[in-house]
Amino acid sequence: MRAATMRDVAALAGVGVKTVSRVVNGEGGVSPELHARVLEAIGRLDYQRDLHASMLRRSARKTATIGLLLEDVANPFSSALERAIEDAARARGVMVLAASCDEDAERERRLIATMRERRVDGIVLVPAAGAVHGYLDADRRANRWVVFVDRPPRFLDADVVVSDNHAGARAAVEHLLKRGHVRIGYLGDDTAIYTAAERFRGYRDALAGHGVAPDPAIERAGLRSIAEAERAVIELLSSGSPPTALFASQNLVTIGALHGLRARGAQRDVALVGFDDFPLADLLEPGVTVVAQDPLALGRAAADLLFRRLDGDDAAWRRVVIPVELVARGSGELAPPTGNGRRRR
Amino acid sequence: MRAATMRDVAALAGVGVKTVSRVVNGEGGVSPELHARVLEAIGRLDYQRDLHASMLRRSARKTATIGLLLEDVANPFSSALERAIEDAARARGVMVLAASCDEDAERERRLIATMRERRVDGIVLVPAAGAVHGYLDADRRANRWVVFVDRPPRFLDADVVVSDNHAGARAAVEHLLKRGHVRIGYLGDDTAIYTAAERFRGYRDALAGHGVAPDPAIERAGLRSIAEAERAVIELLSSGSPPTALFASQNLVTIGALHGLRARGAQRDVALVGFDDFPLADLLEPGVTVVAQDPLALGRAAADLLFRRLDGDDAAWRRVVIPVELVARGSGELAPPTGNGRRRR
DNA sequence: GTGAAAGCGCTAACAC
DNA sequence: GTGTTAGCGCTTTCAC
Repeated sequence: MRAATMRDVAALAGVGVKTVSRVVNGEGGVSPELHARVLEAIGRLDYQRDLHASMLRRSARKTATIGLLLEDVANPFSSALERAIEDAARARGVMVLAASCDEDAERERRLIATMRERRVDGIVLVPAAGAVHGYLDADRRANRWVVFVDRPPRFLDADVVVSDNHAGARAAVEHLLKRGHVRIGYLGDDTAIYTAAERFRGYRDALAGHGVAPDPAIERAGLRSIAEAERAVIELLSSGSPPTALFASQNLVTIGALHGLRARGAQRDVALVGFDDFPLADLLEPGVTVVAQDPLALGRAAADLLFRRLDGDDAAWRRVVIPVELVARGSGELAPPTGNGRRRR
Repeated sequence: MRAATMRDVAALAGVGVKTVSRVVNGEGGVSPELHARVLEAIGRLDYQRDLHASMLRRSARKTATIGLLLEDVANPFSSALERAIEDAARARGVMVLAASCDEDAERERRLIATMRERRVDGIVLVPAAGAVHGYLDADRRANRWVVFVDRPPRFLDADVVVSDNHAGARAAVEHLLKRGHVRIGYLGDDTAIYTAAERFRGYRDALAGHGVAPDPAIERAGLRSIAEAERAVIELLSSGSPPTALFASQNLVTIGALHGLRARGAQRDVALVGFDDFPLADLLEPGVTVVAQDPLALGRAAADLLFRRLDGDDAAWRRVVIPVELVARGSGELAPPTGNGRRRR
């Protein structure tokens, strides 16, 4: 059975369609009597306006729907971001079409096209590794806005919200340097990913700032999973001159590192600071010291930027940087072993 | 600037709109020459079909969009479910409108109405505590399908996918009973929630099966947060005759219980089994024994049911029960202390 | 093969 | 206050 239309309602109530439209949209200017009759008919027919048909005809053609492209909706960082954006959207009666790119640039492109077909009012995008965004230039001209979160666009100017990756990574590594560590291993994601590259830069800059020469032998990039990170740590610890501390540049990498340390029984000997907080980091022994990002703040800022654009703000592009915070819990405060059997005092 | 329409494309290519439509929808029956000219015009104008306008006129009026209502997109159980449903949807070119109800029945209702306005083809719903669903009856008649996941509908017959809550809880408690525990505390969510009620039933049935009388003094329901669960555990452990083991009927409650045990230094003395697995449960000391649900399987089954309905299957309602699995990691295998200073042999 | 006209459900513009 | 007509971007129908 086909859903009831405005015409059905009008016929049942014995009024014109425009009167029904006025009631449905709360425009006023309808006599109490007709108003009641229309509501009655709506109830009887279980009528529900077709938003897309209505928006098709309207001059301010909005669908009250935005698109959200994440790396993976199931990842805690992504889903916190999603939640923040959903809350901002709900406050404005806007719904969210959410999707996962899995770092696949081609999929990102296809998903954006699919969202376009549905005429979303705007898009919040965590770009996939390696994706370029020049093709989005046409959108701006068509007044369709895209806000970038967590990572900036490539080959495009646009609004962007990022964490302070460089400063956070630098602070993490300095935290370790201050405790006397010199051989600090780096464990990181694919450096094609902006955040990974920034954090690696922070790591190197911290070392340089303390006059420590980097040692590529204890730097591992391109770790794409918990298992890979675990293997990398086991390898590093088995080498001739193993690191006394580790900096893990990402969530999953940190967890993999924990597994690796555990496998070698080294969790109380080798210091560890991770980038990005995760649940239960405080319940582990020792607690895991991290540089905590604020995904809710990232999401709120992104939603805020997007909705301002949708409200007509066409000022210059904005770049919002969300601060991060070092949370000391134990693993990052482990001292380096004293060399050659000598004890420090 | 307004987005290009089919008429713009037709004008630029020097053909009729119907020819453009044929090309866009890959209908064939267009000469190679005109086909090329149309594609050229589409590229030049960055034309993108308006899916909703197209579906408005079509006879099989589908939006290729489904709705998904979760408890909270940021909760790991919910987001795993979302991911499974997204994957099934993407395989069919369908997008997902996701939203969080936060156990608010009124919000659930409003969100469903909002999704209706957008003419979603169907809805996957994790119902809010206390929500009733009789009003959805109209939808079935209008051929709009709703599939329930994790919890069944109330006052409505519909397709539903649930975990085997009763058997899982029973297995968890029997696991503790077999190790000699008799005073097993219950920590649970609001029993207005179906899953909480089922798990409580499993707990009681396990006790009864072993001839153990329940003691309401060590049963705590209505725990809505980590902090509440933590407080409940501390309270239980401070009482005259504290439990020697705990069954936590849910994710957050388990984590709260861990905090509580830790606060009293009892994590190696009081046994614990939780319902629902969580990341890092294996890295804690001792590892946390849980009854693991399979949210991906729940999501896949729900998506499967919904898409079958959308494909025209109108057989009887289906009820799918997804099995759960007890994962022993240490905390559930702790033995009870030997009473009155006597040692068992 | 191709295109003109009608109409999907709704609102804008304008009548009464 | 109220209703009528046209038209949003597209597909259907049907003529050429």
